[in-house]
Amino acid sequence: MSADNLLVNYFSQYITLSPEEVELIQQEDIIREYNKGDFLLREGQIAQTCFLVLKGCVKRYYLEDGEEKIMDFYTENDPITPVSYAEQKPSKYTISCVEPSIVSSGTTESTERFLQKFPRFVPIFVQIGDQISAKKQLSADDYKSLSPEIRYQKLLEHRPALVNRVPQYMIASYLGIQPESLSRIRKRISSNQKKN
Amino acid sequence: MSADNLLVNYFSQYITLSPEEVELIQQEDIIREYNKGDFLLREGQIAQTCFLVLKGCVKRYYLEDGEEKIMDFYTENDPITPVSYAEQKPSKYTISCVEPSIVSSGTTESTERFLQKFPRFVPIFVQIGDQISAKKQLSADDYKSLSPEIRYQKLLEHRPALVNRVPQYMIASYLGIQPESLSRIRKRISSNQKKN
DNA sequence: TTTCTTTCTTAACCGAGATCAATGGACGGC
DNA sequence: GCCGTCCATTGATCTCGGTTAAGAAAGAAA
Repeated sequence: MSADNLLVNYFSQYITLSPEEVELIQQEDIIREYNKGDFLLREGQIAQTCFLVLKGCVKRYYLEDGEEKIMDFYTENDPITPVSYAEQKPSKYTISCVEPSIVSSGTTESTERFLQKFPRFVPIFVQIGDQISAKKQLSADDYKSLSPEIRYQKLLEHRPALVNRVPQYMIASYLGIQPESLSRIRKRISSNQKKN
Repeated sequence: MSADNLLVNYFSQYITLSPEEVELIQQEDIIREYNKGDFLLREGQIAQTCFLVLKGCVKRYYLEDGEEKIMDFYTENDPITPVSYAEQKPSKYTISCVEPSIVSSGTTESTERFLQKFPRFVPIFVQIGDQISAKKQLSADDYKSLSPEIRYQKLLEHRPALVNRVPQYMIASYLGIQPESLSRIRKRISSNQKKN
């Protein structure tokens, strides 16, 4: 599927597009393809745009003692609004591609231009904005009160595909533990399942 | 000091008030006094207002297996914008007073009425809004990468008064550990200090 | 295929926090 | 005053994740 069609698909989740609208969307030049390891935003930079992951997988992390502390993964149709973009301050986080990815990016201005062209889309953008706050991943609450093992089981429930698509050592970082510990947790879980 | 004057004091941090303005603020009837244990917001309720703690100490927590998991403390001049207020959904959290407290509360409408009366205050409210996001307490980052002992030392640095004003078992809950563990951490720290 | 690298698993040991239980101190009500 | 409740401390024991080190497994490159 072409990159342009991915954006058409994205909107089609929310709204039925006329052929003219499809045409116009495909003419918008706001989509880029990235290789594994490419950066959407580096630590210290000020984000110039927001992102929408159309295909692939992207991670947001920061470095501590040379170690990546992964805060979030973004996959198909996940929007990314960097704090650095909202605040216009240098980013604490780096955002980079875990897989080859196709990502649409937009500024406030380009979004406004887009919405002037497609006023029908305004309610959709509002809806998406709500999603962002609602679809919080592991929160501070979880880290405070849940053990790593429970956090992993929650992740298996809520984002099973993710576990099968990114390396385990990244999942471990996301859970805030060492790869060895995740390995033990997986073993513990599978041996418990055998018992039942 | 009277409750009304506390609100005058609060604004005086940011702006010099004319006697007329002081008069008008004191006429605003948006301040209430609470006893220790009183609730500002209960779990399941939809928040009707935001709050500003003028005096005293307030905690935000949720219950898990009958245990209070404290997420935040608010003391003098801390504003509280409940998620439940923003989303107009039943609150996951309870907000209640750790000490006898004096709290000002306001809705979007009452704030707008207030700002129409005092247009000079608009930039102050913007400034306060920025503070809210900036003055984040222990974040998900901290819980992911820091040990409870380090978290406690950070708390001692950043909010030393808090540790001396709320019971230790609440501090423990806020740090995500058991009271016994906090006791041991304190012992460890003080014995290390003696060595140096 | 073979080789090299990256990732995952396993084992042994250590330390920190959880849990259970007992003790002692502080404070309020009687 | 005394008693009872709540809270902080301490000890013993247990569990889990961290650390170190080694080896197995899976891919990528030759």
